[in-house]
Amino acid sequence: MTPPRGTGAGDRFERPIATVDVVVFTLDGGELRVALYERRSEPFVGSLALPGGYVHVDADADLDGAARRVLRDKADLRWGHLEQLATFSGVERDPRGWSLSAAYLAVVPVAELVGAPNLHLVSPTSSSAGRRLPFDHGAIVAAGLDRLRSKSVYSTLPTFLVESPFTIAELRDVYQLVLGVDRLDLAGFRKKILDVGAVEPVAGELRTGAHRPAQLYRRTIGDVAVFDRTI
Amino acid sequence: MTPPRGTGAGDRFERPIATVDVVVFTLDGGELRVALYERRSEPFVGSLALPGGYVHVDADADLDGAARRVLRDKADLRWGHLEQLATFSGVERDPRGWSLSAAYLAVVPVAELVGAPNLHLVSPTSSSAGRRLPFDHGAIVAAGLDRLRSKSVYSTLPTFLVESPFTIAELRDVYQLVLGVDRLDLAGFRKKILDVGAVEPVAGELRTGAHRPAQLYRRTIGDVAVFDRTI
DNA sequence: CGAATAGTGTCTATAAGACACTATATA
DNA sequence: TATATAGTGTCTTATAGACACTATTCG
Repeated sequence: MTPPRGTGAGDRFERPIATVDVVVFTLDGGELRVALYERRSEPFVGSLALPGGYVHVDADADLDGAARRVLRDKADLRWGHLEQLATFSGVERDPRGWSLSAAYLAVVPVAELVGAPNLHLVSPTSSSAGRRLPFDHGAIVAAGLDRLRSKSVYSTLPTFLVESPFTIAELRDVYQLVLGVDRLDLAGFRKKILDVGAVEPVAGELRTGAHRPAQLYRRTIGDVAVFDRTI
Repeated sequence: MTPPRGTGAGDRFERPIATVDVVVFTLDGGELRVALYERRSEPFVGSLALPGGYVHVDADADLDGAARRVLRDKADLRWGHLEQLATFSGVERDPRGWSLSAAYLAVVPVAELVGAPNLHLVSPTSSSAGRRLPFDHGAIVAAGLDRLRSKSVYSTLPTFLVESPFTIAELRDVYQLVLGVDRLDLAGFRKKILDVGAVEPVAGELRTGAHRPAQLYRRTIGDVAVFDRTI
């Protein structure tokens, strides 16, 4: 067995490296994007990777807090949907040794990511498939994309991708983009979204074009709402 | 910042305690039960708690491996459904210090748990609500129960609670127990279960009673199958 | 007024739930 | 033959998807 190490708390086992990594999704230029940043420290200096870092036992109350701190420090991000995704682990995934990473999923409007230097918005499919990401970040991005897509089928999670206010048709386009479907019927979509009560009209406001203006809406609740069936 | 500690791998941060805990569900005496064992070491010696333990960086390939090792050593369990649940963390949850626990959900027939001394099968509702479990194991059990119930609505996860072979009516009763519903229509249930193809008849075998005997079935696949809609 | 999109209402095809009906065992 | 459960088939009802129709703007 491993000799006593670490913190002197009394346990006899060598502790694994503990980090958090966040898959931040947003919508930019009409495409789904994941936020990567250029690493400043070893290993993989200079590579694009997920925003992440060590758990700070003296600064973080828990893993959620660590994820929020990482988003604040590395992406200047203070608002958005955040949920735990899964924990990735193993002796192989980090050259520094046995490590585990609590992966989080964040979904934010692109405006929340302005002012973050060093941050690159890339296609999640090219970054997990084509591009080689360090560690197992390719697998983490893939897991994040899976979660985003599967939850989008039965919840209002995609509303966090857009800035308020938005029109029902714009929101429909976001669902189509995320789910990869062609022509979601706007009438049925409107019923679903309004019935679930996650969205409310912004009083009196409209938007212009060469046709009838559309009512603008915003999220009513800070949380994700769930449909009875599917979208 | 924290001075250098731990493993000498070069990182500058004190590492949190890393453990795994497994919520093992089974069916015993017609009731849903969670497997707890009496702790042999500090803290909370003598208390009933979830089977769990430190991650062994020299023995475990990853967290899944750690969970399987814990199940083997503490519950003599070598077969069943196992999936990662969530990772619980914080400075408060363990008196030894800042810790994180990768929680797993296991679903097994009760026969797999025989021969495990020291193991107690208790009601998950009484154990998370009434009874006080050490650490945050009450919350972990509640999360496990949530996952089991929510997945049972749209998957064949409950088939792992029963020993093969079983009848469709027996399986229906298991779904009713887990979901807490009254009278699931047997005809509709049969269609759903057989259509999804997760279960196959055991050739020629029947079962007796004061009435028409029932066909026996077993799981065809080692994995959980998912329905189009709900059960 | 034509074109384009917003928004509402309705019709229909489908599927789930209820349940009728048949099958097969024991007592 | 009565009864109890297994298993199949059908009818009804709820609903999602398609789409018709109205509304409202600009050029």
